[in-house]
Amino acid sequence: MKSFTKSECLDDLRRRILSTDLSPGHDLDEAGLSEYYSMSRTPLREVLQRLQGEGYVVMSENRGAKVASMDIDVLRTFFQTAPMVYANIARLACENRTPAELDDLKHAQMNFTKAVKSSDAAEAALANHKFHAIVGSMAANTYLMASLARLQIDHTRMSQTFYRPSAPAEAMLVLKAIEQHDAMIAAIEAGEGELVIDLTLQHWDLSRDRMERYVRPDPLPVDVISLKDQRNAI
Amino acid sequence: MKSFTKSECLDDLRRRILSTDLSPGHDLDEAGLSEYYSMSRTPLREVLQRLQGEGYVVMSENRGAKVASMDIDVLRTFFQTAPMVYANIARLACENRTPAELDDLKHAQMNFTKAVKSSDAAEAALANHKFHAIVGSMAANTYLMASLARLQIDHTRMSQTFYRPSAPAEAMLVLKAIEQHDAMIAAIEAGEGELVIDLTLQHWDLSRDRMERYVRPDPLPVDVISLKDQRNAI
DNA sequence: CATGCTAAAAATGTATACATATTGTATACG
DNA sequence: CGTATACAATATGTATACATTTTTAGCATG
Repeated sequence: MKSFTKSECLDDLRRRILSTDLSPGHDLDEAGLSEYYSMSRTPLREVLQRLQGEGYVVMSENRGAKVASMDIDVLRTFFQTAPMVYANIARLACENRTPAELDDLKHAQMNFTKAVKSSDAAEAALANHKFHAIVGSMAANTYLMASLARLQIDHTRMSQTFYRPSAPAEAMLVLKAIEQHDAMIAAIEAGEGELVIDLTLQHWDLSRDRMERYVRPDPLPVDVISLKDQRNAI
Repeated sequence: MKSFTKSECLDDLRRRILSTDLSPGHDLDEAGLSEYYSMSRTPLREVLQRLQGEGYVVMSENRGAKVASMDIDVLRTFFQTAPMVYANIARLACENRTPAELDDLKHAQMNFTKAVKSSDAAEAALANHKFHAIVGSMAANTYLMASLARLQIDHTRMSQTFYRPSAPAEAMLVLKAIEQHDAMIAAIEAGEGELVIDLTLQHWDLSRDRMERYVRPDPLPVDVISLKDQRNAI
């Protein structure tokens, strides 16, 4: 079995939480995880503490750690807050981006495109996460970054279905997201603040529509007769 | 020597950092702290990890923990970001405050007033911190709360001098801050969003003026002769 | 005298053993 | 049959010993 360093363990847990491989609310067993990552409980507990600080997990006294849940009331504030933070981050990124960061961003966009084309949904969601995290670091604002990081955790988890399109029309939306990324890169490189805000809000609208359908999916067909049949069949 | 529980240790370290008893950049020695709090290094390290997550300390591999520093470029973004976050938090607090939270807030204001009247500077700064943290929790927005918490760390540390007024005119400003708190409580209770935003921004202006003087104090008297004398004297 | 190397000291990182708290289960009792 | 209680099983919390890394101090060398 592969052996993990502490920071690899940290990364892997983040990935597994973001990809909902470890679903919201999932109980994190110290002994189990320390065996899985082949390290003792001491460093593993420190990793969990750190993930708590970052908002990935919640811990309670004598009751261990759980993957941060996504309650309905938190999601309400998510939709309320995200566009404001994203727009402000985008504007600041425009002002403060460095050439090295721009290269990183282009590279992240390549990875994102690649993941989408190869229909690797989890990888696409994570690549998209990375893309926007880079925009965040371009903003060079620790305070807003703290909000952004937490928004992104929930955003990435909710967007899982986004990259698993069930109809051609939905696949088109993902391609549109790629185009929007390209436009954002160009605007950030050109330092056009107003434009990047517009693009960011358009990008948000696209994502939001898709997420709202995830949170509030089409109701199941109400077909009482067949339900009765099912019940009898069991 | 007093024995500390883990959460007491956490609180105490927060207090000491906020009051700059542990100054920005100060090196945090595990062995020393574990002896001070009479607990072993294992739980103490977890406390430090957690404080890192909250932005109170920064840790680096094999090099231990330091109290988070306040560089000039971070302060720039502080002044840039604080009014926006504070104003938004205030508006949300207006919408979402519960009666219990309002009681908490009034109680915090009492403690604040008491600390100011008794000229306990560190306690006044901490009481003010608590006051605004309660407004933050009223907003019921985890995402913005993450920003607010980090802003408050630096705000409280910079405001230390605020409550140690050197002239009567400065003491007046602190009394004005108390009045502003009272007005904010009333506005939050009445649910007057626009008003509370105004009051918050006025409160911010007062605080900002004072902080800018702390960051950029009056220059020392330029007196080359006496400096030379000093040098010879050493 | 400055520079670089080496070894000792000190600090951080990890594993393990033990202590304490929680949870589950069986049994006795109303 | 439901409920309460006691005890076992399991999980988390803490202390200590050991490993590894970093820092410091001393010494040799150019």
